[in-house]
Amino acid sequence: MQAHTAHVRNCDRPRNFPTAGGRVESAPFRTALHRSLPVELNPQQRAAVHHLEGPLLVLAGAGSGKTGVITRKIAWLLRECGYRPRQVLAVTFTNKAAREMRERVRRLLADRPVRGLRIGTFHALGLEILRTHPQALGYRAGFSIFDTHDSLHQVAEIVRKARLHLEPEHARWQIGAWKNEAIDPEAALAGAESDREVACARVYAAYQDQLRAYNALDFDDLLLQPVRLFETHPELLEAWRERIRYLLVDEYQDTNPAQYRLVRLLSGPLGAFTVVGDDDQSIYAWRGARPENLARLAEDYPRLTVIKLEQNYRSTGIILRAANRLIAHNPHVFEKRLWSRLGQGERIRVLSCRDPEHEAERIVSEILHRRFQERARDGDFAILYRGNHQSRPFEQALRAHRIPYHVSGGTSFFDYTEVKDLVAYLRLLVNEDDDRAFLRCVNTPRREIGAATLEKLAAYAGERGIGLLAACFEAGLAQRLPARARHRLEGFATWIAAQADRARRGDPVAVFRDLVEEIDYRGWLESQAKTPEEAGRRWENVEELFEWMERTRAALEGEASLAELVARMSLMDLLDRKDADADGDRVHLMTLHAAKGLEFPHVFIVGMEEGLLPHRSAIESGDLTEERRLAYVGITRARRTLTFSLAARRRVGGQWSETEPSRFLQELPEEDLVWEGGRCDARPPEERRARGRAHLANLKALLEDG
DNA sequence: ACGCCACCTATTTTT
DNA sequence: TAGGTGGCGT
Repeated sequence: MQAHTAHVRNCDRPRNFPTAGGRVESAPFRTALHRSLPVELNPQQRAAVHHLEGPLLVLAGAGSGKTGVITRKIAWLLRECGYRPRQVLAVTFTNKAAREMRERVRRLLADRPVRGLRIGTFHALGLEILRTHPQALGYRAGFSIFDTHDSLHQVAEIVRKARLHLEPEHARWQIGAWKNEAIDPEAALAGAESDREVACARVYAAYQDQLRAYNALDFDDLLLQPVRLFETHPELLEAWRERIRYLLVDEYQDTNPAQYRLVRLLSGPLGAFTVVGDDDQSIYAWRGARPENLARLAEDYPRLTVIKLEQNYRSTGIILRAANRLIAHNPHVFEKRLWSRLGQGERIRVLSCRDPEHEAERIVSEILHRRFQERARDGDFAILYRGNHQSRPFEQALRAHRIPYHVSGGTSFFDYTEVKDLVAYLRLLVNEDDDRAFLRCVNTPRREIGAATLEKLAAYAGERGIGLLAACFEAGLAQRLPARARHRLEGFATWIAAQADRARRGDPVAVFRDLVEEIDYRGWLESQAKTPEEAGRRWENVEELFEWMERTRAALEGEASLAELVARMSLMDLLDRKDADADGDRVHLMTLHAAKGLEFPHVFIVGMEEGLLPHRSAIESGDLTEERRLAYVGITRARRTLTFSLAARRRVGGQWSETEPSRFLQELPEEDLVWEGGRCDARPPEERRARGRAHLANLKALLEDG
């Protein structure tokens, strides 16, 4: 035990880098924000930062300091190579990653301005491209962005009207898959191989027409349309290439074909880019990511340089050995082997438990124990699982022991009804053709405009080829509708138009606040909510929306038209509050997917059972590689200790069933694992027999003694 | 327009 | 088992 502790201390030392204030930081939660690379880069990192001749692929293993390489490279380009901030573009997948990257670059370049430096998500980039030339593809300024719900609703309506035998979800999924591959409706129809695909392709075409009519784009369009734009307007592409002299892409293994094409287009034939990725951490193939884009790069750019970062600055030797051994079971294009100087560390424990409740209980007592013995903070622990439903017993156990925790994921801010309601108003103010927004606003709060009225309005608008809002003003509507209904519609439309006008002239945020006041949205919330608390909670979200708008307007420095604000809003750059929760000193509960990019001193990977990890559907499909990578991602999150757990039985759809230990446990180095079964026999058979023999020997010895 | 009941289905999720 | 949804009835 003593020796172990000493080891652990040793391991820890190189990780405590002095921060600006000379303070020593320990146990940081998020790599990117709190830790910087050691002052000295290792030779591979340095080579990656300094390489400018032609395209570069950095294969960055987990914990190898890849974000540090990207941020330092940006700093290098600006400081030493004469690039202006506007000429450098860094692309990430999430807003969070973009924020962290910008923050780190800002710190590296504390002495010089970074204004104009482009760091953002693929979607934000697509939005910017489209907003600078909306007319080139037939959009008008102020176009709306449909979120997943709008989009599904739209598809469902098309399916319903066409009386197709098609699940809207499936159609929406298929359309998304086509868009990810940059396949347009005509190509989709041409390539359709089944009746179902033909039907989907038809829906796809109708859906695109519909979006066009609404002057709206969905999330996938933000990637697909820029590709189309550049492929059909070489002069615009040329202008963008002129502006962007260097391109950096993070998490390259997560790119889909549309993103790949966008990168190729923007970076030009010479390939002035650095992409960073790790094929072993590709866990999003199920939503269109193509890890093979890494290998493809070498074919498309014969001059490609590949640099591997294999030194890990995060985990102990035993943890890395486990990770390496596991992932070696996957086929590889690029061989990669992580190593570290952080010492061996503790062995990996495997807790086999009776059932999920027992599993939770044992892990929580483990946390209590470590917290006490090593004075670990709650925030040092992470419990990682395959599916969100697994969190429940852990939440219960943690609550029972009064341990603070935070569950990542769950409802997005933009899924709250109150947020959707008000965003609909904003969208309508900016884009009068957004019929979805119109339909949402028109009766929220109630304006006594009934379904029949709206039906007739829609029919009329359809005939005239105009939006619902515009149709409200038409004299021709008088013949179709009773005067009262028409007056209500016209009153609403006039009012909306007036608000839109005010927003264009004056302070958009103030106009919006007034609007919310005028419709007495707060009163509406109170009347809708079951309890006053609920109304209060919802109103808080509304205030948060206000605050976000204020902040963003301030950040945009006078350039903030309502249209600008609304466009950015749909890309949700607003995570501040959620992160405040996550940053607190709490045990982290999250899915393995959500854990990517994070690290924790103590990691528990729970539910290590066949059917869960690897997931049943993966077993059925016969391809376990992505599940293995998921386990790999989980393992490589751990800095000091790693613990697996499994339950001998689990409810699968209300029915208890016996489980088998995950095959992944068997793929780990046996000598580094400590099985702790207790009374539960869910260990691999060899071990069970060995234990049995030992037990027998013990008994014999006792008998002989007696 | 709302509420209740019955039925169905259980991965991962960002923008 | 539980939660979510869709349809039907009031």
